[in-house]
Amino acid sequence: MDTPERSKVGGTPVSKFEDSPIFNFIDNLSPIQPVKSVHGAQVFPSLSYASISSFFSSPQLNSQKELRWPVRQPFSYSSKFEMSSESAAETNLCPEISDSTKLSSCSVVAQEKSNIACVLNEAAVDPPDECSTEPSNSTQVHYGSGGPNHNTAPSYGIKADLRFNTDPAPIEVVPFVSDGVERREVLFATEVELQEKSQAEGSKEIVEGCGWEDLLSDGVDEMLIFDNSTVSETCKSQEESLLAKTNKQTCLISRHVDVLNVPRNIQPDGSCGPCLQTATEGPALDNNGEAGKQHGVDHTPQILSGSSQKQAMNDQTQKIEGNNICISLGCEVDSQLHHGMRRRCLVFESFARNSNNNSTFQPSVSLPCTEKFTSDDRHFTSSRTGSGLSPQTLPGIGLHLNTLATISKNRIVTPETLSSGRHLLSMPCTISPFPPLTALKSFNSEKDQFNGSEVRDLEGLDNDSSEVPSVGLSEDLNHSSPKKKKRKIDNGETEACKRCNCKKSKCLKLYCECFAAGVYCVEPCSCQGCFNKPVHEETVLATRKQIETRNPLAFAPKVIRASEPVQDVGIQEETNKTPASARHKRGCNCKKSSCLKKYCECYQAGVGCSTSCRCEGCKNAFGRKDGEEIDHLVEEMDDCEKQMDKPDDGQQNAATHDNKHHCTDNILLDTPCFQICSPYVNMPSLSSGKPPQSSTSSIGYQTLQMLRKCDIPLPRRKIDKHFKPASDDDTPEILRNDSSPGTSVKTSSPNGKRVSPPHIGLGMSPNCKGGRKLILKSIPSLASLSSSVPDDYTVNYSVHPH
DNA sequence: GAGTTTGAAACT
DNA sequence: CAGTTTCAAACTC
Repeated sequence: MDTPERSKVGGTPVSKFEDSPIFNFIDNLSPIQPVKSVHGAQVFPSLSYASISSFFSSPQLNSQKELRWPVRQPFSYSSKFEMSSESAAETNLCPEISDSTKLSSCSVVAQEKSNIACVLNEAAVDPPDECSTEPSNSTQVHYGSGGPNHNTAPSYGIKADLRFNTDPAPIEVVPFVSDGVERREVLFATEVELQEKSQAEGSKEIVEGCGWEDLLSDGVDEMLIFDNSTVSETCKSQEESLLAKTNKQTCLISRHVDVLNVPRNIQPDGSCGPCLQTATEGPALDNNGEAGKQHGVDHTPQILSGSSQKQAMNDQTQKIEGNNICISLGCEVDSQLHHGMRRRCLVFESFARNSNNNSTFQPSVSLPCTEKFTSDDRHFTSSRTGSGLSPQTLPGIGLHLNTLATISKNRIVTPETLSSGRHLLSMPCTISPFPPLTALKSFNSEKDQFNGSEVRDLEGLDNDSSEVPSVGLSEDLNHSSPKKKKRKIDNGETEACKRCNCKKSKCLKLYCECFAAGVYCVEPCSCQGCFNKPVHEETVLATRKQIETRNPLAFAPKVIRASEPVQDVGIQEETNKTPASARHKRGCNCKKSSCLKKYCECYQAGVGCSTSCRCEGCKNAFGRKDGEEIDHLVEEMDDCEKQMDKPDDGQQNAATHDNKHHCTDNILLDTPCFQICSPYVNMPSLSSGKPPQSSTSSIGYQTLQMLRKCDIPLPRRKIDKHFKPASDDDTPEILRNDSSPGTSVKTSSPNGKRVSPPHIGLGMSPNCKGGRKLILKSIPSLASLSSSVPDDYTVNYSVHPH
């Protein structure tokens, strides 16, 4: 972290990373300032087409692009278009768009205020020529990937949210919905749908009632989900054409590439496991080529064939529901995160820069949410994915989820939508390892949240012009007192919606949960003298930096979970069988609570105490530090394995089948992978006195349900002790090298418990890869159970490094 | 809702 | 690194 600094932002030091194309690009973008306000809503900084195009067209960028998106497979991109009916009708845009979007995910959304937003899920944006000449009114570029040097890859990180206002025409003129004005939004699911709607149905009908609410609720069917991760090159051209065609309209085009694919643990994948398959991992992620495999595997199912997107969508939906458990899961999580955090996330741009002294860009551990944008466009989140996080590169840890904001624009379909039958596959599986992310809610809660929150988001801009759009959706609506909100969290509702009650810390210390979580304080917070707001960005960044200087891991996830996601899904190593596999990085220091109350961070996180803990009288239900695991689940799991190991012999098999499921349920639920946010997400009400049974997270349960639905066998996992799914590289250097007590998590604990390698992120088992591998191995034994295993599943998991 | 308890964070 | 103080969440009533 000691790198030559040149003041970049607010005097904050910047790292070499600045030299990277990305930052150059960003620099060029700056000063980005709010361009205009519509209906009182602030329009955020924008980039001109020219700048964007030049950026993406630049050799450097291209090189990066290659890195990031080397594999451009046409996969099932669903496109969601929302546009004002007028615009659509006038420009006859719909058909064109649909054409152009065949290969790319593109969503045109009528922005709250009146902009038509096109969300192109690809980093490279080549605006139409006309647009290029246009002054950049509003563009957000969200960068999430590593720098040029960012070898390892995953840079998927680039998430560009580009907003163009191709039409200088007064945006204000466009009647916008937000204020109760009639909404004219058209949601197009596919090109076919576009045409149908724009032409056949007539825009008006479609238009009305197509608000996000509609979209979310009714429109869900119409929505297509894309995998953001990669877009074929061809898509680019198509997208360009699309943009060119749409140039007449005021457009908000945001493309985002999911950055998050941090191969590492931290990633969303981790928890999502298979999330890799979805968009999260960019093909290029790994140099080792493993990514490519995964990619190919992952996306294969998603590939759409030409015109039948609808069909593809259906397929996807099915997959999601049934087969691609992981995918759906990841998406779910991601979406959840987005929901909750989308607006609050801070992008500590300076921090990121600073921290990245290394030419090699490491994905910040914390950047789970690479995609986020805060309302404040100036913030770029650079998610770096890399194999090793050196302490120096830690920078990103913990941080800030601004990209989530962008997501909202993208209208990620939440898990619920999955349940509804229409799911967004595209969601970057970015799960933040952090508590904030951890805030992931149970699906149920998510559902609620999503339904309401998405809408709220849209509205949020209106209300919150000055600050980050602020706030988690639910937060917007929830103006209840902090305590109540807290309670909600306890109930597993949203931790994403953190709120604090700071009085003296000004929300600039780790005492503040919001600050610690890397999010801005929002209205629901009851803090006093709060500086943790976008308006004090520099202060926040500076403070953050200072804190990190003191403790590089200060913003890192406190809980390290098993690094093997998939395994987590039910094939964990023996040591990872239980939540115990996760450990608090620094351990607790409880003396009076016996680690049985939320005072105990370990308990709060739903993890067992470890040797890192200095607690006294530890009775942590998740596992005592003395090694006396209390977790009955372990035993249960063992029993299950025993049963499963028994040779299948007719009746026994049948008899045990249910039992297996039962075991599976337990396993799944208990596994870190499904716990993903368990501790945070769906903490059983701790206050109730019950130990947080992360295992019961709704996510896990639903996932299980999906598995069952697919009849996907859950492989037993006898994993090679030495097996390291993602290879050592997956472990962030920061964790690996960290000699601090906090990183005491060990692969093997003194007490014989095997603890997965340090893995940042809650439950995000980083290595979906590893998980997959494991699963495959175990599959054979379970083959009998999975006779009906979907091809997709097989494909996805059939590839393993070994 | 006020007050107490608790342990992390911050400070010395 | 240990001890102390500060702080805000968790908890209790």
